[in-house]
Amino acid sequence: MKVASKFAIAIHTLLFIYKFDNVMKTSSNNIASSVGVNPVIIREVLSDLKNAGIIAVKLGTGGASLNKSPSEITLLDIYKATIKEDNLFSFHKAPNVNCPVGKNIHSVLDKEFESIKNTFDNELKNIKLSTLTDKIDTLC
Amino acid sequence: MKVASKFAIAIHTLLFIYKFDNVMKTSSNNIASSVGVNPVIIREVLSDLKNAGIIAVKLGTGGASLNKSPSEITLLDIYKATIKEDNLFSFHKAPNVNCPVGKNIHSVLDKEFESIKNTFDNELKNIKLSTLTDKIDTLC
DNA sequence: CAAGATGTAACAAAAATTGTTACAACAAAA
DNA sequence: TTTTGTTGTAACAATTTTTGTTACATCTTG
Repeated sequence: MKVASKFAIAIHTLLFIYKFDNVMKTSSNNIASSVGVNPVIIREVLSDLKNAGIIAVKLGTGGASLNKSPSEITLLDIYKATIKEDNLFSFHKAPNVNCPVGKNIHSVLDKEFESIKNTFDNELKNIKLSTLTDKIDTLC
Repeated sequence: MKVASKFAIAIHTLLFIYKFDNVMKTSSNNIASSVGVNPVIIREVLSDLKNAGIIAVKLGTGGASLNKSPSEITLLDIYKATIKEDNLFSFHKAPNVNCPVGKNIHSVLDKEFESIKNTFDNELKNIKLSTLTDKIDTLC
């Protein structure tokens, strides 16, 4: 019942790029050593963020940079970019359709789960990356 | 990033009890055959719900019944009863503390994640089991 | 061409979730 | 009191998901 840590890693990655783009090469290796995971994980995250238009990654020479200002990037953008299987709620897969409850449980729950998911998404949309870069800036 | 299916199973279980308490024995076996999982899973869920004061379970003779009316049971009650590790967001566990970003990532993200979680909880709290029993009643 | 990156596939390892078996403890009915 | 059917749990097995690693083709610039 968790948001895969890829989401937190992606945020960490973006903050790293924000902070160090003009200081050192923002390569997957350097980011990986800040995040504490294998560089391949970072390359996947970078790839996701790139496909979502959030960053640009230089092939060959290496390095990543923000494509938009932090105030134009929301946590929902990052979430959608990195978490593709975003069905927050798991479901038992074999309810008994011969039982009235089993037959209808899915249709009854789907709507509620969807509405909760919408609220969740809205909350993410209302938090900008700039909120986080501001915090980082005050701390270092 | 998922809520374990135990949550959906618990809701299914409660709806089953609501619907069939006076019709058949609401034993773990009968519930299990409606949900489509092993009876032991149901017994665990029943145990969770019982500990939370949501239902009563008869030892020996068997069967479960609601302890409160559906309008007094919220989805948050059910969620808390069944999902104990409710840290919605995962975190990479070894950020590099020698990097300014790695050092501060946790404190920066924690607050945001907590606020999202609060919104999530509130949404769950606003949905009563009676909303679901009403729907089930119209469907069967 | 050499050096150092990214992009991915393929696979390995670890962790979390789910399923199963087994059995003690229990309550009611025969 | 014995039988029957049940809950409560522990222990373990199986499965699925997540995370980590290796390997290598491809790319860009010097």
